[in-house]
Amino acid sequence: MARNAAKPITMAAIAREAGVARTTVSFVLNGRYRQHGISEKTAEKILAIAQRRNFVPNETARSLSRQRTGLVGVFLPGFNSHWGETVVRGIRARLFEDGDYIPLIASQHDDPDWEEREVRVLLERQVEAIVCCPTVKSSNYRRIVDRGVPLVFIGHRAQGISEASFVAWDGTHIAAEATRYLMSHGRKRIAFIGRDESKETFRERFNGYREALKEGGLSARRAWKKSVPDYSDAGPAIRSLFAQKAEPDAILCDLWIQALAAIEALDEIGRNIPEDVAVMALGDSPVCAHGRVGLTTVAEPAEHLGRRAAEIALQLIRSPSSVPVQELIRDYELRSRQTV
Amino acid sequence: MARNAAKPITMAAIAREAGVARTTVSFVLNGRYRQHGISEKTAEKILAIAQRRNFVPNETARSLSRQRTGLVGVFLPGFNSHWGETVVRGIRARLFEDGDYIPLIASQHDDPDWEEREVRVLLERQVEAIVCCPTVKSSNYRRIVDRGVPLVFIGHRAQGISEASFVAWDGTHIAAEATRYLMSHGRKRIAFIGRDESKETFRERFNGYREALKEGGLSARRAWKKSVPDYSDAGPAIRSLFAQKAEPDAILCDLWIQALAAIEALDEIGRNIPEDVAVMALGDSPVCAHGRVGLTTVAEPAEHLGRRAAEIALQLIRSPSSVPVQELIRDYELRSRQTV
DNA sequence: CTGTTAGCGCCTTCAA
DNA sequence: TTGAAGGCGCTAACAG
Repeated sequence: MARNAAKPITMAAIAREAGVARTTVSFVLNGRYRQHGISEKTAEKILAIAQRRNFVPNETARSLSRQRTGLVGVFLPGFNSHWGETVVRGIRARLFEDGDYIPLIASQHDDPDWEEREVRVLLERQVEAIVCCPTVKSSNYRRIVDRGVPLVFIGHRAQGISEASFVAWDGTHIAAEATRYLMSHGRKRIAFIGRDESKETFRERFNGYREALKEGGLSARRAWKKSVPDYSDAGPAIRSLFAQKAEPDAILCDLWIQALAAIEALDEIGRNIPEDVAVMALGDSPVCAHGRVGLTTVAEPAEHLGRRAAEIALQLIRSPSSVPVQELIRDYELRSRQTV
Repeated sequence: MARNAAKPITMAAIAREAGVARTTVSFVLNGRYRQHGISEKTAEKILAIAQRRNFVPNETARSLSRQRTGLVGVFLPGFNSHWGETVVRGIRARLFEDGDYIPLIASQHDDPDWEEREVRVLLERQVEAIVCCPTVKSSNYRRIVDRGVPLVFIGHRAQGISEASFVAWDGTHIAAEATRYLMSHGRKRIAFIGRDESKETFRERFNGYREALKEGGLSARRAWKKSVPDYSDAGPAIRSLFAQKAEPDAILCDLWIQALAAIEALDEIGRNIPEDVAVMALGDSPVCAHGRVGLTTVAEPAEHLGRRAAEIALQLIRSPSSVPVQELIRDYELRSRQTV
């Protein structure tokens, strides 16, 4: 059982015990004592005491004094996806390398009060920058920017905010690549399923798909473009696609989770994959690799995006006045499995 | 672009602007001004200024002054599982309700240096309690306890640390329940696959399985107990199980991810599920529900575990001297799908 | 080589 | 009803 916390030892106490000034202790414990000409002997004595008394520097006090907390706010939706975890891993790893910063992770949420509170908390805790998903409410976005806290969007570029930094996966490019892949496998009637037609991300990806089709001498039929807001239920969209006389011979999904739902729906209506119809998704997760599923995907380098976002955040912290950093990542990995 | 942060306004500045003392501002902004007999008028004036100047309290300063940070350290492996996310959601939700605390999330890691650093960071940031997985290295466990920081293990009870608080899913109970379920479906030759035979969690669950078998007049054959350290590859274990003359007619897996791998392996060696052999797992994830998989599971109330862990952490913060809280959660949800 | 002094922004006791 | 003063633990400019 936790024994009652004896009050943790402070630098002042160490100074007293060693018979030196607090400054000396501070310099020694921060390893900068040589530059201040403190004798090895004194240093050793201080280090010994610190060790013996199990000294742990109080980062709260240090933050207050230095006027910097070493905190980078991370604000992602729910954290419920493989994507989110992977991004966070990248951010954490990058900050870790830097040594001076750690992530303070908040979670976006449908409830506006929740989201507002999370932003308030990040601000009160004096995060030095924030990495967040463009799904953040614009009022919250403003609160961050107004405070002068550097902000980096991750995953997609933010809609209608041209002056913000971001690191995004190049939707147009990867949708085009996926479409080309399908065409190269002989598919000619390719449908596109995305989440929300009104979103910029949908449009970007749809455009990539359309351009690639055009390149290949095909064209995008309106009837083969579907948006599925409740992405776990692609059933209706699939059924309506296959109620048409000209059935698609391939389906390109915006999200792997939609593709999984599409596969279920296709199984139900008795279409064979990939013989009758190929299925492919933008984005990947371990599920897709399961032998029973074998979904062919274009995988997003999510960890890399996280790393870059962290890097940009650090850069903006160091020079807040610098121009926004906007990066479209075109890398992807085509994971060819059984559905194409 | 972030305009260069004008220095954020402080209480002192507000006091100056309002022509009152800092104390007054503090009382007003913390909503306790009535008890101190401060006039509504003064209060309004102060609130107006704060609003106009976009005042955000500096939680770092507040923490230092109050000698409490409102931080609860959360220390889970990798964060790479559905389980971890769900637990964190529970913790966050519970802390949110309480209002005064937020989680500071660190991540466990195979690399000992990494893990050690994470613990150091949590301690330096003065977290008031830590919720963590029992997989933490014992040296790090000691550092936490020695500092007097209350610790709550989550998921499993810690091995060989009888005096620590924990909230764990009752492995013996749920393994028994799962086994009973399999028996009630006519299965008589049930194999058990777990991750690491040397771990207490394996033993607990195995015991539950064995007891239930005994109850049902069956017995656990040594040859039907397998441990699969690399849990994403159950292939060898499955093949060796099905190389025996007496093939199992059911497989109970410690982890859903093992069960998924087992399904793949069974597909490969041409056994039909569930006709030849049933598959069932302890623990659930959305993947298991996919139509192509349909894995029957016993789902862990992971969010609830998170909530309880947070609750216990808060309680230990409030009365650090209290007896360790040890809770075995027996709840589960049987998700009957197609593999049984 | 070491110590003095003055903060960082907020809270809180005590006095007026 | 308000204000003065000291302190939380650490940093840093400046003397000596």
